Amino acid sequence: MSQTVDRALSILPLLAEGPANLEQVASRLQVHKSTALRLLRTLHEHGIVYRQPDQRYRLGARLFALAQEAMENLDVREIAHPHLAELNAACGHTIHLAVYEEDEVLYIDKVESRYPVRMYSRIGKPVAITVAAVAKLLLADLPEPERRAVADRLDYPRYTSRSTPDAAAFLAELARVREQGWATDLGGHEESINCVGAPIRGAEGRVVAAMSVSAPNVVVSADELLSLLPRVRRTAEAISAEYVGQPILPQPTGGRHPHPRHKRAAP
Amino acid sequence: MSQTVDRALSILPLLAEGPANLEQVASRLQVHKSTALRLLRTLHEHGIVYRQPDQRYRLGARLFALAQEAMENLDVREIAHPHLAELNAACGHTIHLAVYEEDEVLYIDKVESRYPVRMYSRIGKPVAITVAAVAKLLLADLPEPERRAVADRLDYPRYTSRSTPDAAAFLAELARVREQGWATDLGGHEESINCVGAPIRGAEGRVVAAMSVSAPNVVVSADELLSLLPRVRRTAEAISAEYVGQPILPQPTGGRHPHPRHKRAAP
DNA sequence: AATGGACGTTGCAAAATATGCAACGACTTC
DNA sequence: GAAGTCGTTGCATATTTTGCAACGTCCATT
Repeated sequence: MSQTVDRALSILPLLAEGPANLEQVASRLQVHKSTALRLLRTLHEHGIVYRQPDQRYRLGARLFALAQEAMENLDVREIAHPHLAELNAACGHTIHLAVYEEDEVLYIDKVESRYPVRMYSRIGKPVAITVAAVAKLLLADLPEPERRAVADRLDYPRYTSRSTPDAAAFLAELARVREQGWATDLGGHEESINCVGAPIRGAEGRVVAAMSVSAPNVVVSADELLSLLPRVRRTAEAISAEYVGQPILPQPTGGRHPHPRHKRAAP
Repeated sequence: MSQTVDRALSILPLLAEGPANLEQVASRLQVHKSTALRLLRTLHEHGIVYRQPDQRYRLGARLFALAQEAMENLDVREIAHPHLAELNAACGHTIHLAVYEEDEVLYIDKVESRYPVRMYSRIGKPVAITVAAVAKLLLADLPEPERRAVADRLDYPRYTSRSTPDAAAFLAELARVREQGWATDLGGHEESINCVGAPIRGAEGRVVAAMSVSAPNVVVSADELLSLLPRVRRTAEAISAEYVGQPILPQPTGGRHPHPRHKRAAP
């Protein structure tokens, strides 16, 4: 919609790959050096981009700070955290909280396992959307046409022999998840890691987030992990209850809202 | 430098505070609604901004992903991590890794304490720059004029009675740190938390990152923590050695570099 | 020492682009 | 049913961005 901003923003993913100098940026943007320079300068002024001592550019500190701040302002996260911590205290395994947003599912909170063998993951990192328990829960709740459209758009990498192979299988799995109200990932991403997850529901019963417990085979068998299911579901329900129960907070910025709008930063 | 991009980027910190609707954005940007709309649309197309079901905007998934990816591309981090994990295995306390960038010091890695009482911090979050051990280490190595300039620009919040009170005291402390090659924070940020840190040096001996061990009083006394100093310094030196020792990797993008440029994403 | 080549930077004129306006449509509330 | 928000669109104006060409600088080579 806005060419200048569009070009400027196109620089970011490019720099995310690694530092680049002016000419590299210009050529990949297909603009004149001077144009790229001016865009980079603007990004620099905002701290989005940092100029290294060797003159090359890379993504800057403010980007982290922004992502950080935004994440901390998510309501679900705030409400859920103590519940997640409590569940972790009880079972000791890794707990994840995730939300869906335009073809991506990402972790917005994590409580680390107390066992030495841990699962690799990072807050802010997009999850393996075709296999993760939390992803299934979030996608299962999309309106039918969109669910189908998303499933078609996705790639289906074969992480392991038990990964979801294609869109058809995925949609079938989503139907099952939708039916039963919980989901698993049994070695679909990492051969030795299993997860059990449950949905967190908002105002009209829509799934606004999902949580899961993950543990490697070497710590507990899949069956043992599944025995945690009731507990996981209870936790998810407790979070849901608190989430919908919360009073509607007026925006601090002071604008009145004629429509009943919730602070609820859904995902 | 570029008005349009400048305006678009100004939206980000605004949305980081929490979701906002079109009019709020427009008024805070001091532009016409239609202008704000077009900027937001462009940001949306890039996934930087997300439009909630209630039509309000907030920061989007791609921003998190970008911050994530950028972080993982930092060389120091990659090299340092195993060393940090090892130190944590030995002493059990929280380990931080931080870099400096234009008036900010931020954590780029963290290994959690194995003790139940933990310190609050988050990767990506700017640290209390006037008191943190890692901040002192990083600032102490700046060239004299800039060090002075930065010290003057900073605020000196009195987190505790032992916080650095002003620029003069800070510069004196930096001189000491520079001299001795290590730094501490004894209750300067949180009354009950102490830290010991050491610098990680790059090619020409410049400090490119800093690491520290933190622990609350209730777990170990300040003296006990200080007894870890030799070990901390050895770890920092091991990281430095590996960091400078690494061969220079050619850029995958393929541009030839006439100047000897290192991949080294310093901070 | 001098030359050649890369790369970043600047002023300028041309033109493409973004801007504000006003009007419209959807929706709520009184 | 009227009044009021709020988001959206087409359009003409002019501000803003763009590409160009030339310059300066640094480094490597001869």
